[in-house]
Amino acid sequence: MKAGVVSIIKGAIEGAREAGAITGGNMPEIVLDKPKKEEFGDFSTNAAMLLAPLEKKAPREIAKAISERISQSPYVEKCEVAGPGFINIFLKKTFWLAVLEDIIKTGEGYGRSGLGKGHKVQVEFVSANPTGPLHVGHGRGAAVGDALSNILKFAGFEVSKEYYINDAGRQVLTLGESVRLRMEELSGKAIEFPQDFYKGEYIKDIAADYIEKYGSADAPGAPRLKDFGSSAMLERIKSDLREFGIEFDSWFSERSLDDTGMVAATIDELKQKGHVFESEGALWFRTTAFGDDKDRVLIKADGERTYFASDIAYHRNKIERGFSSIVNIWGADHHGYENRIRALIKALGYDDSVLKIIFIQLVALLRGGVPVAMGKREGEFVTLRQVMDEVGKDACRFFFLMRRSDAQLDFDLDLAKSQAPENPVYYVQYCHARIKSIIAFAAEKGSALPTAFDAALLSRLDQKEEAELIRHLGSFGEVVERSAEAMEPHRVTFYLMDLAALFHPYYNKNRVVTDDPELTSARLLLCNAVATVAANGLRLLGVSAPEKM
RNA sequence: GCGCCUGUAGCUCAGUGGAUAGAGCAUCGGCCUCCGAAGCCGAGGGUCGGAGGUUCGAAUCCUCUCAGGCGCGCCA
Repeated sequence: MKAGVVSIIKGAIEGAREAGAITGGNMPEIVLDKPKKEEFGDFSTNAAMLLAPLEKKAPREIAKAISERISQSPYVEKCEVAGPGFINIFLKKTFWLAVLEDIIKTGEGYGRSGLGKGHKVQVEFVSANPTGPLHVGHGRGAAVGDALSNILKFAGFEVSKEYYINDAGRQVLTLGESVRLRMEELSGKAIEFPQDFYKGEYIKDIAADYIEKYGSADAPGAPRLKDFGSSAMLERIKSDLREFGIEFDSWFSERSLDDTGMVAATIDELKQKGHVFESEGALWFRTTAFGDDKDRVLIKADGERTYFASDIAYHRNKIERGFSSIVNIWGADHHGYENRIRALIKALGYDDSVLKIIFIQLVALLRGGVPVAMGKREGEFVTLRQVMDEVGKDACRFFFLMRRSDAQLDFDLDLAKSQAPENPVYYVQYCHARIKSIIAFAAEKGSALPTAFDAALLSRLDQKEEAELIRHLGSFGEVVERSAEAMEPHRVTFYLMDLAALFHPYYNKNRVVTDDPELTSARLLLCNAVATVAANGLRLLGVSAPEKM
């Protein structure tokens, strides 16, 4: 659609040049806007204003020459010059009906694009340590990562979703020790919990489980506590994610990096390339040579590798798997690590633009307008499961996607639960359910939803609101593309709220099912197209599109 | 001190360098004998944190500055 208009404009500029109205050989990049006001047309371009300084002519003069030629296109109703030199293009209605034709024909594939050209993208997200349950912050990352993956796929990328499991190192050992202590407690011993141990109730569950299965940690054949504990936690995480509607393509174990020698191999490669040095008994990676603000330790003086060492091995492995783009979704408190990972990529001789890091800002839960206490020190995180149980999966995911990732999010639990129009998730879902209900009502009255596109029938749609709706439906594909390019899933959320905000007033003002069978059919088709696009958008977000609610 | 993110209506936020800066919530006033009122209509509300600069044009780009959040371990 947009491409067609761009070529019309390019043709008009060429025509103006041949006629001598434009003398230079420059072709500006054609930028098409969807104007905010309908009096500015269906599309608007600033091409003449970009040409003006090159041509040394008044922008309006150039715009006039171009606009006259655009008007001659058979698809164009009229074309006007406005303001400082905008060219406003009004398309013929038949051009817009092609949008409905496209929706009817492609259905749940409407909005799909080939932008990604099948390029392989890896999205790594959540990756919470298997030492405790997922909290709401992880939930936001999960919602963003999953929606982004859906959007990238829809835009033509080949996406692989991965979860990196931190199953090596001290944290897992501490988890094992925490379980051991709880087991002792269960056997009647008085215990004292060290400060850095995991104290949550879930540790008791794991301890009780262990005792039930093996009796004690010394029993023959009993697994190590850290292994038992971390795999129990991981199972719990997996089931939370499944309930949240998220399936990963792969689960990558940190421990496997040690077992297969990848950490050692990565350090060797850095050594060979001369980026490693020894100092004070430790082995360092000279990340400052690649833009980091200080050098980083790979192997500590006590001989143990750092977390960073496994992290660089992991990123080396990701790159060597041949993704054209790797995306990390991290909590905003990790932004300090970005430069050292980029340093690694550069040190290995790759272009670090393959890496995109999306930082997820904090979530503040509100109840009754005041923040829910989330004492970090006590480890009293509100879990994802608690929120999901309280407000439901759909509201939960939708709310996580209502803001840009790098903006803090106030999550109003009361609002998310409320069945009132001010709740945005219901506002959008209601739009879908309402349409399905109208279609059912029409069928009862003997007006079935037409199954095929019919231009003559659809030309009965002559209301201003109908044109606006169709125009918005027609921009869905671009929203998906821009959302994929910018890696900003919230754009789809806003698109859907706008769509619903166009539909509801239309519905209130115009009757769909009337005595006029043609008009009824035409409006049913339009309504169904709205429902189709709403469902497609909601599906990208991982939110259901209910038929009834 | 250095680095990253954020400052837009009372609140929460949208806004690929374009036209008179937009939503939602909250406030106030209306709309169901009629397709789903989980909806609609109307009203008020702004020095886009501030100051310079680039540009025909800046909320958007650059510099400085103020305010808030986060990060700056041989922790994970």
